[in-house]
Amino acid sequence: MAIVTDPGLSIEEAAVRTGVSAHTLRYYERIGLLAEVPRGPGGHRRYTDAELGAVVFLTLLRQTGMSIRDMQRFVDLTREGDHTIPQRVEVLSEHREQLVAQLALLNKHLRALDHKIGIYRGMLGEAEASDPGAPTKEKKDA
Amino acid sequence: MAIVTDPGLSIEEAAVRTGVSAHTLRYYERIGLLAEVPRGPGGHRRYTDAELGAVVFLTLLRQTGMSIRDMQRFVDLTREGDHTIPQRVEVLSEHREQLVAQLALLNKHLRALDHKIGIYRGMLGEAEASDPGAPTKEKKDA
DNA sequence: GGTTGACTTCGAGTGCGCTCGAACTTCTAC
DNA sequence: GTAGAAGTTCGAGCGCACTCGAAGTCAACC
Repeated sequence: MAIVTDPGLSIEEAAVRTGVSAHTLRYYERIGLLAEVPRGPGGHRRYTDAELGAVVFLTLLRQTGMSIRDMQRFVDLTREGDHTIPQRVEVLSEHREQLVAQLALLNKHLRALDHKIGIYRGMLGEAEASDPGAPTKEKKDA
Repeated sequence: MAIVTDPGLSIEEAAVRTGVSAHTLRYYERIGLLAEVPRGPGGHRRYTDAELGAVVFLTLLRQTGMSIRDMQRFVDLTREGDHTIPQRVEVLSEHREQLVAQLALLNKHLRALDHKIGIYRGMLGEAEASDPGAPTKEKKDA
């Protein structure tokens, strides 16, 4: 590997890159979700690939419904060292199962939603037939 | 259709049936998500199929990420009469698109999560080879 | 008809996950 | 060197979606 003096990104650059606001990046660090981010000479944070990767993974956990509290527990495990890997696998596997269940539920809801929309569309079609004043073409936007 | 004097369900029975707490059922009614639920002679709510169906649909909307505020707007449309059906189709279709996007994101996250778990499992396998004390069989439960 | 438990209203409280603001410091560009 | 943008800490505030509690009323069963 090449030796590079990775200068890292400023907090705002990191925010843009990860899609997480600067406020939230500081908040995550404050509550221990993110280990201490390296600082430049003046005390400003510098986000390297390591931090950015961590943020991306945290974002995955959040977006898949893990609570901040549970994320903290998971991060604590990682800090305890390699001997907690079995527990981490356990936690992630359990979370994976919840995610699969969530996907199943959402897919079911999607089908129900399609059904409902279909019913409404059917009502529109009938209304059209019995109502000469009704619009024939699809509504474009709100 | 047979004439039945549908006595309906008590609020607690409705709660069990729909998976929504009695507190929340009253809350939904209070904020106008649920039209006035019919009452028995003593003023207690009686939930009929109409109300239960409405609750189920509201639950679908909530679980697929619609805000209470947006649900209120949708419900207001239904109260305005059949001429709002095009708008309702529009709202539901837009919500459907968000749901599809959400599903795509969650599926992506599921794959990433599987990848991460795989990496951890790989680390476990290696540790096992160099650590005679490590368990050989899969961990079953927490 | 009495007791026990479920129901009523209404306002207040809770937990979560940010999000903001003030007061100050540092960096960047000219 | 200086102006203005971007960074810092810290506590407080916010919006959401419930959730609870008090004080009273009603229903169901013995």
